[in-house]
Amino acid sequence: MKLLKNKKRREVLESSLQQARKDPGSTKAKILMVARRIFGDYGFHGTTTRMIAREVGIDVSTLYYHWGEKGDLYEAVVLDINQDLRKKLIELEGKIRGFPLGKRMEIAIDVMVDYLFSHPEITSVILSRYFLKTRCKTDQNIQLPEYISNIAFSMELSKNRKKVPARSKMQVLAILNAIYTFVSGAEFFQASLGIERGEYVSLVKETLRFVLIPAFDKPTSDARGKREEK
Amino acid sequence: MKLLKNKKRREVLESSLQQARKDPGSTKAKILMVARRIFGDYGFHGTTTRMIAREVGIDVSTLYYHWGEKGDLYEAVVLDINQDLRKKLIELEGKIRGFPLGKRMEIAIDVMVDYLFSHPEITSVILSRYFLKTRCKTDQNIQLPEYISNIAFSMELSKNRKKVPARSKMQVLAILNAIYTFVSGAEFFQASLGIERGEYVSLVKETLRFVLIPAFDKPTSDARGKREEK
DNA sequence: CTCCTTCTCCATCATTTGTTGGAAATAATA
DNA sequence: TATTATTTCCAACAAATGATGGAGAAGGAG
Repeated sequence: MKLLKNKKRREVLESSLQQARKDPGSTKAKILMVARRIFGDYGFHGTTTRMIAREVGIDVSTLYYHWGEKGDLYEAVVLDINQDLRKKLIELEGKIRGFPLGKRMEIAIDVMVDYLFSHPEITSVILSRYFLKTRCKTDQNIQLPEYISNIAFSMELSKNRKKVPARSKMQVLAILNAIYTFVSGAEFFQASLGIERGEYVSLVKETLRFVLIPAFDKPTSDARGKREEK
Repeated sequence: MKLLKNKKRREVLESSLQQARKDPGSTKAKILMVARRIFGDYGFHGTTTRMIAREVGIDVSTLYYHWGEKGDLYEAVVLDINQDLRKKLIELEGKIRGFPLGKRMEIAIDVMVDYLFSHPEITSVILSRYFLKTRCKTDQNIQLPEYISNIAFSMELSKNRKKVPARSKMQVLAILNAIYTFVSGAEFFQASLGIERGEYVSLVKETLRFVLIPAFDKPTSDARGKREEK
């Protein structure tokens, strides 16, 4: 019964989301957009429905009319963000096809860092979902999005697209999280390093290339071989 | 005037902290311990003073008696955590002295991952401070702890211990954040990978070694040389 | 114009949350 | 022991917060 209700709720939510994505000018869509940003900035508990409503320029009850409980809106935000990310990654996969792994990573870092910096709420929401508990029963499905596996496959870390070993997923996570933290922490790091935004962004790219590429760009290197068959 | 007040507040806070650290059995210290955990789990806004008090087994007003406002307690937690981390890193520096860089990193990963897994609130608090805003005027000094520079120096990423270039700090941050996310995200990642805790911990270490060491373990490699003088 | 659906706002409620005053208990000091 | 300082709890408050019911607007269909 409870499961049924949950399923129903999910369906309603998905159709709401679809609706919002179809008409980006609608109030529903505007709420979603603002909610993404504010949930990203302040986290679930740091965000109040009134903050979102005020920013959109509507009454809170209108917000509730469109999205139901706060937890539902948050869930919609998470779903929405994952869809965006998925789309972007598919687009990226097309761009890097054919290049050797090192070059592919270079392009991927460049494209993804630019994209995420222009939508910083994506990384913040993902990160805070990874490791902040929520007092309410939002009870989200703790599950890694499927694109993790796709990346692993497209990086040749797995033979089988459907059955990707945990080790490979972890490697992908290491890469993604490195990017995420630099994007979400931009304000903090930038301020404490005392540098401008442009400089920070290019420094992020440089650092990511420096740290991440060597591990994957040496298919014949002893380091990789050793660890792979361990 | 406001600055003076802030300074005063900081002094009071530091002495409170010292007091708590001296007598770990005191109520003050117990509050701090519990506060670390709960702030780590739920973030600043997700944590209520009542949650902390209940867990300690005292009334909220006792909590306020010892630590003042919620924001002050949070600040104490951050300070406390940074002190712990600093101590641990100094200890670590002794252990790795003399080894070549690759080996040093291997040891450092092993030691730090074990330590942080046994105090997961450390990484959570640090991360959520990096990229979550807070609605109140906690107004914390946005500043990277000094041990970032120390690590950079001890990894030979900088000639001068006092003047570490931003590039080197970023590299250290990449390393630390990779570790932090795996520790703080343990519950999430473990569950979605469907593995046991022990397995997860060793997989974290393996992944970190695989991803992080190659970049630093090749002082003569073209990759490093190229990027260094860019 | 009238009916009906969709949407928006105002007013309001019950809880939760941060915070405090003051009474009691406990410990320290004389 | 008497007195004073420290610590703890109870009760309470104001503000903030999640959430709702119902009265109207807006707009299209007949």
